[in-house]
Amino acid sequence: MTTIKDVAERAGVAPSTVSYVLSGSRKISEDTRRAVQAAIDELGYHPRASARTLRSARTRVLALAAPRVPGAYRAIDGRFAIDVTDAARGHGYDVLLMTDSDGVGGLRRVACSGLADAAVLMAVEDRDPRVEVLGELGFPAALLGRDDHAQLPWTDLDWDAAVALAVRETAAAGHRRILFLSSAEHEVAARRGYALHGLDGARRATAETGAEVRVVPSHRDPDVLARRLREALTARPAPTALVVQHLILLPRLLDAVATAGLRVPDDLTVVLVGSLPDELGIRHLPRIDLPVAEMSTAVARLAIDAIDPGSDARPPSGPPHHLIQPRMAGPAIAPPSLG
Amino acid sequence: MTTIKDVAERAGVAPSTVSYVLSGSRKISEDTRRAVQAAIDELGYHPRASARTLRSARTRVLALAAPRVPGAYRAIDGRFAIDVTDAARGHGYDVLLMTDSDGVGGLRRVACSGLADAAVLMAVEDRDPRVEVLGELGFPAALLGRDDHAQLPWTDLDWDAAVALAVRETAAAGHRRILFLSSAEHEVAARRGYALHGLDGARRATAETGAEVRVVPSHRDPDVLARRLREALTARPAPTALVVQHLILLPRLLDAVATAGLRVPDDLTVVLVGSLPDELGIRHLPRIDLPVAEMSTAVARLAIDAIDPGSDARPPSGPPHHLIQPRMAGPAIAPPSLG
DNA sequence: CTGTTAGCGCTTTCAA
DNA sequence: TTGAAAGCGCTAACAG
Repeated sequence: MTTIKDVAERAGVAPSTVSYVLSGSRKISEDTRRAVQAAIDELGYHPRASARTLRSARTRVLALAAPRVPGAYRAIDGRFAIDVTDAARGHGYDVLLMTDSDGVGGLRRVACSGLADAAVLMAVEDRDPRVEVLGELGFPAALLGRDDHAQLPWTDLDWDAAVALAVRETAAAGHRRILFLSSAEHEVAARRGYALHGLDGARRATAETGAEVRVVPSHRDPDVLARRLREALTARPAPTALVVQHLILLPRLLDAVATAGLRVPDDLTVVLVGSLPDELGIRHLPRIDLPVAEMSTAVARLAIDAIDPGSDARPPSGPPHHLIQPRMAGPAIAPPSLG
Repeated sequence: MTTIKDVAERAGVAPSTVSYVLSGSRKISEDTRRAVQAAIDELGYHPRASARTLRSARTRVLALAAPRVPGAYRAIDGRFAIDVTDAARGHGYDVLLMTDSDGVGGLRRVACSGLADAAVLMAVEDRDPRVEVLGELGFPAALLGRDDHAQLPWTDLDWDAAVALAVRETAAAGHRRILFLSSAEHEVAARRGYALHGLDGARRATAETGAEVRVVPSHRDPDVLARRLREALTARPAPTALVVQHLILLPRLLDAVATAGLRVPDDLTVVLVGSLPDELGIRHLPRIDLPVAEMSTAVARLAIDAIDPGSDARPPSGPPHHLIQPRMAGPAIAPPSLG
């Protein structure tokens, strides 16, 4: 294992000089820096992260707390894990992935043992115990998902605007009877931000467009969802468009549509809200993608900015946030069929 | 920040005694250990990971290298990230997530700077540069996905057995004309293990069952897939069952089936091979789930076991591996309709 | 059974 | 413009 001392010896300088060359925090003569750089290259020297961390009390690591619902899986969680990792690297940070299968223990352990400088929390709930713990430890954090209650920075898609946009565009394509499959009932009951704001957006767009928008709450049980959807689709007069926010059950949903004897988009136009970007299987549907990349960059940024409270006092307006405006993607929304 | 010294002072012992109480690597009198434990609890002491690592040259962290294909997203990658993290915790390890957006640089950095003790590689390719680098650095690693070429431990689903099982069970349900949608052409061309072994399994089962199994290679372009599928489904005599290994485009695939005027499972039985477990949207389809949990546990285990080459010499039989047998899940496979 | 002490690799003050 | 040296928190060899 080659250390800073080896490099110093080879370059004929003191260890501290090597350190200064590396950090750039002191003026070094051109000759010296070249000699040091040469020694570094020849020896293939890499600084030991643990030594730096011990000295500086900075890990340059973010802890990312992903949810882990037993028996269910949300593709979005894994996607964020990967994208946040990418985003953090862009800021010079690595990501330590944690699941909450451990309850709040994992986060506490990571914070207390100095494994990370800040945390990013996914899928934050109303009175999330993870938020409590981090607050009590004074550990910096940022949230992936809007939360106006917790005193923490957050980023999110503007779900209100997103659903409103989807409904508005659908109406603009000529649809007068629109079905909105909202978040599942348990999500609304848990007062999830996306669920509530999505419903608000549907209401707002309904008023604005004058279209008849029927809201059908989704359900975590695929069979219940299929039943509800079928009833709503076969009601007379039948809706000509389906705007979907609850996407976890998408294959089952498409199955229910097909079972109802409807072709997409000939008999029924389907518009997705909050889909995963770059999912090739849904490229054929008009949609509003969840801005995963932008959210990931933002949340990494917010978490890192929360690390050093020294720069200036907390501005009086509370923790910062980053609300992202929706954009339509995919093919144009098909007009209703003339039948 | 409370250190081992603070604890020692409060308990009236030497710092090393506290360390020994913590590690259990020395006999301690019951009185002393109680005093120390009390001091630890009262002060809320947690050992600093960086100090331990600096001392012991062990991080108790695994690096997990996830692929990052620009413009495409595979839900499976995020899922493994989360499950491997859980599995690693079960062995007392944390997981540092890396993407290969950086090429091979991230892995090299993590290995050289001592941020992790071993690596887990996902989606390994034929002559994967990450494997080369780790070999050259002598960094311990294990692979998520079969690879008989690289001299590294791996785990995988037995894809040959899985496809064979799916076809066999489909035939046993009475189907005589079966369509097998294999991996995409570029996956076969890249000699991906799952792609090749899946094809082998289809061939084997065809011979065994005597059913007419038509293999249609999938394609990364959803439009090409849809076209191929449509042609194959409308050929006469029409197949009555569809076994699918290429699942990334599933929504589009179901759309193509519906567009062909076919109902599932009345007109066409659909069987999935390698689906994500706990995906609620596909619960209604017979399938063979990818054993994500078992693979994750196994690969964490293999990586950790590769860390300490001291225990005994490499057994002559090459690196260990863990091949998992497939199991059917979901509803029974529907027999062909009498029409 | 317990204490003393050296040192892991690095950064940074203090001194030149 | 550079060097010497202390010390971050912990473990383990050595010494009682």
